[in-house]
Amino acid sequence: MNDTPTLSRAERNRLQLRADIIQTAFEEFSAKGYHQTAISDIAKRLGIGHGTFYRHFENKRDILEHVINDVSAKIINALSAENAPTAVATLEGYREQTARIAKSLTAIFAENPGVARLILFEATSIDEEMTQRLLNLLDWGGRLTASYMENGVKLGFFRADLDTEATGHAVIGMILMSVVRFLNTPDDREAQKKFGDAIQRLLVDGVARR
Amino acid sequence: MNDTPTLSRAERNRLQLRADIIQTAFEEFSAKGYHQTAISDIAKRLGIGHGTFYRHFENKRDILEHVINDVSAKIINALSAENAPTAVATLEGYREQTARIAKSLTAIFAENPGVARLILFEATSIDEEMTQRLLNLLDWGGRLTASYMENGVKLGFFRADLDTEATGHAVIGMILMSVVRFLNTPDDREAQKKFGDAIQRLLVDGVARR
Amino acid sequence: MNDTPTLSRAERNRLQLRADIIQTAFEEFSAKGYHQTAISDIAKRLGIGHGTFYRHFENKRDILEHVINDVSAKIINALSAENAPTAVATLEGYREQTARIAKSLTAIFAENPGVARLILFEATSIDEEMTQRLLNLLDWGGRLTASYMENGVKLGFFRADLDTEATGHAVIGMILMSVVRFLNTPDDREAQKKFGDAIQRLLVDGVARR
Amino acid sequence: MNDTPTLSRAERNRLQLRADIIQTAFEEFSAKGYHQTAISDIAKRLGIGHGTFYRHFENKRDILEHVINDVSAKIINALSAENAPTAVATLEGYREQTARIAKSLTAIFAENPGVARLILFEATSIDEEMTQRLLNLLDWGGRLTASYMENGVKLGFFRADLDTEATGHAVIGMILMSVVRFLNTPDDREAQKKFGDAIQRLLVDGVARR
DNA sequence: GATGAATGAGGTTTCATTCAT
DNA sequence: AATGAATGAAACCTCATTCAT
Repeated sequence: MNDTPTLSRAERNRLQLRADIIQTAFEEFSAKGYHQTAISDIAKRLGIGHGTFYRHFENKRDILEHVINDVSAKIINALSAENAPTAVATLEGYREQTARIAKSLTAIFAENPGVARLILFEATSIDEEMTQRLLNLLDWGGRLTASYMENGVKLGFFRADLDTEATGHAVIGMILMSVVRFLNTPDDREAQKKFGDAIQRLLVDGVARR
Repeated sequence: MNDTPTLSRAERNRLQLRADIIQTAFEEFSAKGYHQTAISDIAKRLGIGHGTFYRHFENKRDILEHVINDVSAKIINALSAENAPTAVATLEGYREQTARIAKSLTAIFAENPGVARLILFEATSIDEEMTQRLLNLLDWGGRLTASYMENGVKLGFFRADLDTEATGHAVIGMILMSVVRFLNTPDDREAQKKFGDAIQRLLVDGVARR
Repeated sequence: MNDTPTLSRAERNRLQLRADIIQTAFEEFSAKGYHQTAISDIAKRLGIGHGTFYRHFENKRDILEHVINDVSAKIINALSAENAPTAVATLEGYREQTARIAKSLTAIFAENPGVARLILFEATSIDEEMTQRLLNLLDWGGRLTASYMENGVKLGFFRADLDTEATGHAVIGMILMSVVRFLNTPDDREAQKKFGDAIQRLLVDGVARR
Repeated sequence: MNDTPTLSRAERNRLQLRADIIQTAFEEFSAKGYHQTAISDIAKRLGIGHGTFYRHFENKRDILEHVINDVSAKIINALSAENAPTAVATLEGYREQTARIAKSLTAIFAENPGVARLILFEATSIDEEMTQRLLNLLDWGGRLTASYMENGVKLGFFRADLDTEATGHAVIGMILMSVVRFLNTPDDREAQKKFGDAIQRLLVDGVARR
């Protein structure tokens, strides 16, 4: 009945504070940027002493690591949770799946612009390892998309000579551009829809007159 | 017979040093990142006193501005120099133009990975204004691409209902993904070509089986 | 039984250090001058890291402000504490009062030459605001003296047509000259006494033969 | 017929520039303060290279030395030129002399507030030697005043037991206070006159009712 | 003789991290 | 376990002075 029966109150508090620190750090980093955020800023906002921070995280780089992990996990979960590439068998199912994925992404990026800002704008300015993390995430997204397309090819939705890997990554590129483009105008749903439609149309028909 | 007849030797030295500082700053910023680079690092690499730096540039932000301007100008020039959107009238000409542009971009990004690293990875972590500069550049690229497509629609190469603006930006997204993807493997020309071909094919035909 | 019951030990230490910094800054500023004193000089003399300084004061200007406030307060207290202008009713009382005030001033300036050096020699070289602070202090002194004289006029000790305001300020001028004159010979009590007597005599009788 | 017959044109130019530098340095120092004035500020205002400065003066301290000397000389000249202490023999002459001296001082201080600002506000914040220079000047003024009074005693204008030395210095103190008081309101002639009259009256009659 | 480019000592300030309480 | 005072490395920037041209 109780999933965490062995956690003492102190332990629960501790975990809660840890989560709070990560959340606040995420907000500060994505709002002001990693370099412009001081540990004491985070502590102040939480109403804790900034020494306390170091009881939960090694150093400033460490908290960024956790924040990025958290955010990455959210994205990965959203995209892979119930959306196995092989889970659909009909064209209609494929379309629904695509719509569902697009909705998940929207939920993450549009509803929380900080996620994009942090991942895309900040992560790359820390160090090589962090940059690699982003590149890996992008690569993962590209490969995931590619596997969906692979499925589409197998099922005959897509042309047989489709370079699924490259195209998968290209799709991620278009999605990212959409994310970046509407960072500052998250409420312009119409423009976002137009952009989404254009991508969809490009995928299906290309640009050439037929 | 003399291209720079009015420049004294001192003046030439001055301009040369200025250019050297910008070049070195560019290298340091793109290699280690803006925040990880100290003015004294730049000076040391040039073998000048760090006070000398401040005779040529107001402050650290100022040199970044110049570096970014320099790099932006290179990109803008490469893409707009001889490639007026209306300059082609046949499908063949359009293809050649596309190839030419792709080559220019390759020359800039592939041959000099620092350019991408600086513009894409560093610029966004400085401040709002710098981020906006990048967004503006992306926007400019998207609109330029869109205008090429507009021409294609007019000339009947492309379908009449093409959302040129959104598609133009989407293309920039794919190009950027290509740039980012091959940052660490600039010599894998084959993979790059495959990616380029996939984009080209996607544009022309889409992914759907016909 | 306990004068400071609510002050924790940490708080007391903090206040003590703050006071120590002000004191040391005062000594350095008055000995070497504000511009010739580095924050690190103050920290070094206190045996603290110079970063510690910035935990207690905003910046260099801030500590000067506190030092000047401290010193000003000492002067103002010494002169106004128990010496209300209207407190005396007889000529004898007036003389005693004058002697008491002179003694207070002596205690401050003669026993601690730094006070004069800082207020008179340094304050004016910082900025307009600091200069104004000194001028205000002088003005306050002049008006205080004037109010004593006003009382003397009312009680009939002084001539009815006395320009109390101007004369009050003139008296401050003479006192300051005394302070400045004996800065370097604080032990020559005799000369100081002669100077004080001359002022006193000048006030009472003027210089003219009668 | 020609006082400086041997000066070549170059030599005259040189001397002129020297004088210009001193004048400009004076203006900058008295307006912004010694520490807030850069050598390059002075050079810029004169339209010369700042390296040129060092052909005429050893260093920054040196130019201050010359500026102070210049200003001191002006004051000394104004006060001692035609005003020998023994030059008057009647009370009326003494009064005229006093008025003449007061006028000279007014000409210097009131018409050129920078002189006072530099001598009184800046000189003391440089170093011990410069402070001593001001003290010496004050001392000289006090002794000069004292010698005038000595003469007055001899001639019987002043009471025989007058402490001329102390009183002379006290008078300088009152004059300085007048100078300082009206630095910011140089146009309030009426208040200045009132102050001058009060000093005069204090000297002649003291404050006591008779 | 004039110039101004170059220099680097010197100063201020920030902030990640440590550690005694 | 939490705190926040203390630390000092590290960064930015200024400007008096030198010196090659």
